[in-house]
Amino acid sequence: MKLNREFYSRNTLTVAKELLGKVLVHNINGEKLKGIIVETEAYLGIRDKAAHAYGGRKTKRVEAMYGLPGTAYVYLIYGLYYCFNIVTEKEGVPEAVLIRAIEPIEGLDLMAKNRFGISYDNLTKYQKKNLTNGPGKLTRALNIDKALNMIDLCGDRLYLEEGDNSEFNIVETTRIGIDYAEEAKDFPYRFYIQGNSYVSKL
DNA sequence: TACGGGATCCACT
DNA sequence: GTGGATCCCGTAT
Repeated sequence: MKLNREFYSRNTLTVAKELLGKVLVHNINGEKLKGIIVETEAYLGIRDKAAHAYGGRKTKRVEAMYGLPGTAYVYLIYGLYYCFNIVTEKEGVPEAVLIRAIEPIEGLDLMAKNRFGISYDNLTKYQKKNLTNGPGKLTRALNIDKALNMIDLCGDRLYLEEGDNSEFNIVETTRIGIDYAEEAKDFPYRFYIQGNSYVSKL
């Protein structure tokens, strides 16, 4: 079952936690790439120095963050990689959840080709483990780029669906790669599924 | 297994 | 002109 607008239209930290265990789906002309979300980070807009919309910045890049809950915010990082975020809260409130890692479950061959140019069976053990265990890696594997920025996740191209509801423990810790963010770098806004081998960093 | 540096681009100042 | 919500590879243990 597809997650609806109500799901995204809530407190950002709540959504970040509840996204764990849900399934991210990219439908490419009928071929579906799917992965279970195992790691997320919340970015609390105006009050969060680590967020692109800190202090109410409203530039062209961050425009998606001000859109409807359930909008995709995709941006280029370090000139090479894309990061995929899900906009939360009410329209006009620039908060979002960064998807940091997924566990691949469908379309593995295409993911392997997108990442390494070879079929899944030919991947080394190391490459399998590193298929989608980081924000830049999962966007490359799922073929998510800036063409999908601003897309509505309540549509049929890129969306989230319910997982299998299996039990797991959530680990709460600090975010990664935001040393410049002063006091905000210590906020416990990163969440991951305890014991999952696709988490990017323990 | 752990660290250090290079790759490479565009939004922002 | 600057630098980043990252990844990969080489080097060293």
